Amino acid sequence: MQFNNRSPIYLQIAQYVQELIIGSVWIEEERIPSVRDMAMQLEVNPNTVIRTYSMLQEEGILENQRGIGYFTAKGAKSLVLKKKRNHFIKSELPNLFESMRTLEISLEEIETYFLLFKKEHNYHEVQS
Amino acid sequence: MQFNNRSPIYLQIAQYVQELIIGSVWIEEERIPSVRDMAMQLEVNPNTVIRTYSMLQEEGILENQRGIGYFTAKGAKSLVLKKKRNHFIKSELPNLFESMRTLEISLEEIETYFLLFKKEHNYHEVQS
Amino acid sequence: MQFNNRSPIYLQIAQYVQELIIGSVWIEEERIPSVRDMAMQLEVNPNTVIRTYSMLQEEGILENQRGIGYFTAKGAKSLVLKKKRNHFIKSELPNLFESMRTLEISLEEIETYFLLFKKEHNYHEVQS
Amino acid sequence: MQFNNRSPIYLQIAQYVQELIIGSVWIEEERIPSVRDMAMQLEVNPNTVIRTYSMLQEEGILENQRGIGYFTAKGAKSLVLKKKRNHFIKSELPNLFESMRTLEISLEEIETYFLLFKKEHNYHEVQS
DNA sequence: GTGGTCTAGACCACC
DNA sequence: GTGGTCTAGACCACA
Repeated sequence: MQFNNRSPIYLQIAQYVQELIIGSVWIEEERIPSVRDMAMQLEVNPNTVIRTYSMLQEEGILENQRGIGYFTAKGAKSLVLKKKRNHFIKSELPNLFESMRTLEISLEEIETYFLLFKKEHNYHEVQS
Repeated sequence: MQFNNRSPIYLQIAQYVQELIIGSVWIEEERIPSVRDMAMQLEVNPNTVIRTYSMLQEEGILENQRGIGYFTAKGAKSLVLKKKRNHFIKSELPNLFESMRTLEISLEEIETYFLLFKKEHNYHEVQS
Repeated sequence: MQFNNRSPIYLQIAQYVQELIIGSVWIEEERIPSVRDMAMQLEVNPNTVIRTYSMLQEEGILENQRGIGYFTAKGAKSLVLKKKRNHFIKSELPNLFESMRTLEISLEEIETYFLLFKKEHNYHEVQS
Repeated sequence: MQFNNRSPIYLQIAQYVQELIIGSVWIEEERIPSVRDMAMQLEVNPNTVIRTYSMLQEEGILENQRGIGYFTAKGAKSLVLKKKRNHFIKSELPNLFESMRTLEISLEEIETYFLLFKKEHNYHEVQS
């Protein structure tokens, strides 16, 4: 995994972990890699992983069984989705709209870019 | 002006300055408040303002006349807009689309929120 | 290291750092002394060193790994050489020629001084 | 006259004044424009011109007759030339050679640029 | 341990 | 008056 310098590494790892949970790569209530393993795999200081894990634990996404290791919490996936959704609605969208206003960009333009993005990323909307 | 703890003060001031330029509160090629005045007004250390001003000078948004003071550069407004636009396209939009993908949110939903936002903020798109 | 009063200390340090890179005293992609160490060694305030380092980082000569320290960037040496070369051609040479014109000094005279300089400084041109 | 931001304005004016003297635009022992006139003409603060004049007076290039104005000193032209020549030999040339050494540039290359410069600036060496 | 930000205050060159 | 540099020292986030 590659890290950038724009945000703390422990947050980038948290992001990554949440993607694993959303993508069901990490199954709920199952044990996840130990701090050491994770640190080795990510080529990162163990303290950094500890920080990520304990932050996610505070948020109720991970759980810690002393002496055994970390586990994904029950309902972790939906919790992550809910938090992300909330953040999206409450923070990302307003910022977006604010930018659109100052830059005088219409939703139609956004759509153009969106189609482009979908093509480039081979992303087909799920029919719900 | 109020500062938050999410980013350095000098960057928040830079943001504020650019808004003043975009909003034509600071006219192009006109003198802007001296470092000391600005520092006093913002209740901040002069060094902090210097940092903001000289950063914006490097970006070509401000200019400096020795012993006289800082001025907004020629073409500052369009430069700021261009930079913001670029950041929007290159960074904000991809993030948005990424979130939409993981959260399975469609553009139609975005539109709903957008209409809501426009109503709440009394924002009517300019007809071009 | 001794500093003169003709230019800011942080620029003189930048000059010094670039010489270390050109001279391969600091190897590419290797860690360089921490801000505090450098400050101690140069008998200078850490803030001054920070200023130098972060300036060189913006120029792409140094890089920063969060919480670990500064490193010379990949390709730093050639970058520094390129910048110096550019400055030489664009700025130093025209100034030289301008002086030669007003002082009516010919290139032949320059050569005489050059031979003298090489003798005094034990400097033999590399045969390429 | 245009000023750049790389050196103090009063020095740039001094440079300009010395060129006028070398070029015999200002004749020796004749009165030169008053501080006010010069400041007006250059669109500059009178204090700045004062600084230039008094600096050149200290160097013996200008002279001041109280209540009348400034004059070019007797022998001003040759004095300026001597100082320039001295600075050239003692400072500019060594710097040039030092740069040539680190950048591994030969005198032959310099000559190429010199020919180019002469062509561009319509400059033909005086046969002495 | 690392760097980054901010403050208070001094001092300087310049206009 | 203007900005610019530097110091000393505090405090913080991060690895």
